[in-house]
Amino acid sequence: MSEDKAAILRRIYLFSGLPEEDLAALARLAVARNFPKDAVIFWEGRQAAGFFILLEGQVKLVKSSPDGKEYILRLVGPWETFGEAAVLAEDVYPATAVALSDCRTLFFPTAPFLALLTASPRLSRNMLATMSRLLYHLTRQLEDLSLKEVSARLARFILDKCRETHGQVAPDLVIELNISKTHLASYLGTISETLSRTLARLKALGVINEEKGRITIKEPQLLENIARGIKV
Amino acid sequence: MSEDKAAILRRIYLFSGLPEEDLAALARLAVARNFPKDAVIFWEGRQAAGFFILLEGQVKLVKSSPDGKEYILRLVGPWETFGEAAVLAEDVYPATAVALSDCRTLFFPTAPFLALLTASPRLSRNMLATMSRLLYHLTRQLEDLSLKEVSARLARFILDKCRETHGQVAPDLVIELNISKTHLASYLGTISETLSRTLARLKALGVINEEKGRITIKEPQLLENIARGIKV
DNA sequence: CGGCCTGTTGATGCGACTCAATTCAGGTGG
DNA sequence: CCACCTGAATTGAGTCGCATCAACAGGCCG
Repeated sequence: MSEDKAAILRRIYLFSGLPEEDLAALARLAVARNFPKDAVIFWEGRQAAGFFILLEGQVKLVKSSPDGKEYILRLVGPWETFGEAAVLAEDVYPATAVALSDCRTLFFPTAPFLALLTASPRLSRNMLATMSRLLYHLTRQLEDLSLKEVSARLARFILDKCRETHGQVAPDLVIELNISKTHLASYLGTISETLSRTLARLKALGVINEEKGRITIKEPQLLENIARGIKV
Repeated sequence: MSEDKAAILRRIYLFSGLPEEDLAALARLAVARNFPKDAVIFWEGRQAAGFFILLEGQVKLVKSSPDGKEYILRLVGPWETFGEAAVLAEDVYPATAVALSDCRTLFFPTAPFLALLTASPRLSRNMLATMSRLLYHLTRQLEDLSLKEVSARLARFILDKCRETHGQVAPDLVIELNISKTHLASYLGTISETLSRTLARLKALGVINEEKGRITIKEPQLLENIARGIKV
C-alpha cells in the first residue's frame, strides 16, 4: 500500500523531483480520507491539522458571509493540493473547503510534514513555488474584483480556461464548463442571474457561442479586449 | 559597512533566528537602493530581478486598469519586505511598486538569494511563513471585496489598525491614518468621494469621530457589527 | 405525474462611481 | 505678511452596474 502511495505522490507537483527516501517518508505520512458530495472538509477559522491532496473529485474553497452569500476562492481539481497555506503558520484555515462531488484525498498532518519540510530543501523549494503561484492567482482575482466588471471577469475566465485546455486561443475552440453556472457565478464574484445575462450579452455580440455548458470562442480579439476592461 | 547591514537584517522578520554566517552572507548580497517620492520601484509584468526590504519611507503595491483606476494591494512600511513572491517562481512581479515618500531600501538579487535559500532551512521556513501571511491577507481582501460593502471594509480597516497599534479595541482609542484618504480609498477598493461619504455616515451614527486623519473609536461593538456586514 | 433543482428572463431598487462645483490646507513667491 | 497657486477633501446631482425579488421554463428523479 505504501508503494502505491509513493507512485501517486510522484504525480503531484509539490513533490516533483524529490529523492526516493523523501517520497517514501511522505507516503508513510499520508492518510487516505474520503468525503461524500457536499461534505465540509474543513472550516474557515478552525485550527489547521494538515493539508490535502485531491486524488479524485472536485473541491471548492469558499468564503461566506453571514447573510448566506458565498465567494469561491478556488476550485480544486485532481492532483492539486489544498489547505497548504495554513500549515506553515501553524494557524487556522483561511477558507472553508467543500466537496462538490464524492472525493478521495490524501491527508498530511502538520507536525510530521513540517519535520520533513525542514529536512528536504527540494520540498521546501516546491512548497515556496506552489505558494508563489497561489499568491499570483489571488492577486489576479483581486485585480478583477476591484477594477473589472463582470463581463471582463467572465471573458478572462474563458480565455484562461481555453489556454489551459488548448494551449492557445483561436476561433471555434470549445471549452467545457465542468461546473454549474451557479458555482461559476460565485467564482466570478457575482450571482447566477447576472452571469446568465452577461453570457447572453456576449452571445448576442457574437463573441462566443454557448449551449449546455459548452462555450465556443468566436471572436478571440474582441474577447481579449473585453477581458482587459475595454468598453464595447 | 557590511557589519551595519547585518545589524539591520537582524531586525527583519524574514531573517529572524538565522545563524550569524547566514546573516553575513545576506549582508554581502544586499545592495542599498534609494528612490525619490513617486518613483516606480518595479513594474507589474516585468521580469523579477530580486526583492526589497524597506528601511525607510512608504511603498504602495498597486494594480491599475487601462482607464487609470488603481487598487492598492498592500501598503508597505519600514522593516517589511516586498516583491518576495516573484523571486520563487523566477517569474514576473505581480504588481507595480511605487514609493509614496523618499525611500531607502535593500535589494536582494534573485539568483544568489535562491542559493542561500537552498542552503538555509531556517530561511526557507521564514520565507514560507511570510508567504503564508501574505496569502492570508489576500484572502481576507478577496472576502471583503466580494462579499462586503464599503462601510464594512472601512470598519474592518479601522479595527485592524486599532488592534495593531493598541493591541485591543476599546472606546476612545485613537488611530492615525498616516496615508492620504485618496490612497486609503484605493486600498479599500473604492474612490475618495465614496470614502468621504462613508466616513461622514459613520461619524453621523456616532460610531467614530474623525478629524484630520485621526480617528477615535466611539462604539466598538457597533463597529464590529458593521465590519461583519450586518446592516445598521 | 408532481416535486425539485438549475437556469433564464423581466421589473425594481440600492450602492457606488462619475462629473462638477466648492472648500480647505500647505507651500511659494512677491 | 499676505496673495496666490495647487492638490486633497468634501458635497451635491445624476447615472450605471449589479443585486434583489419574482415569475417561469426545462431537465432529472422519485
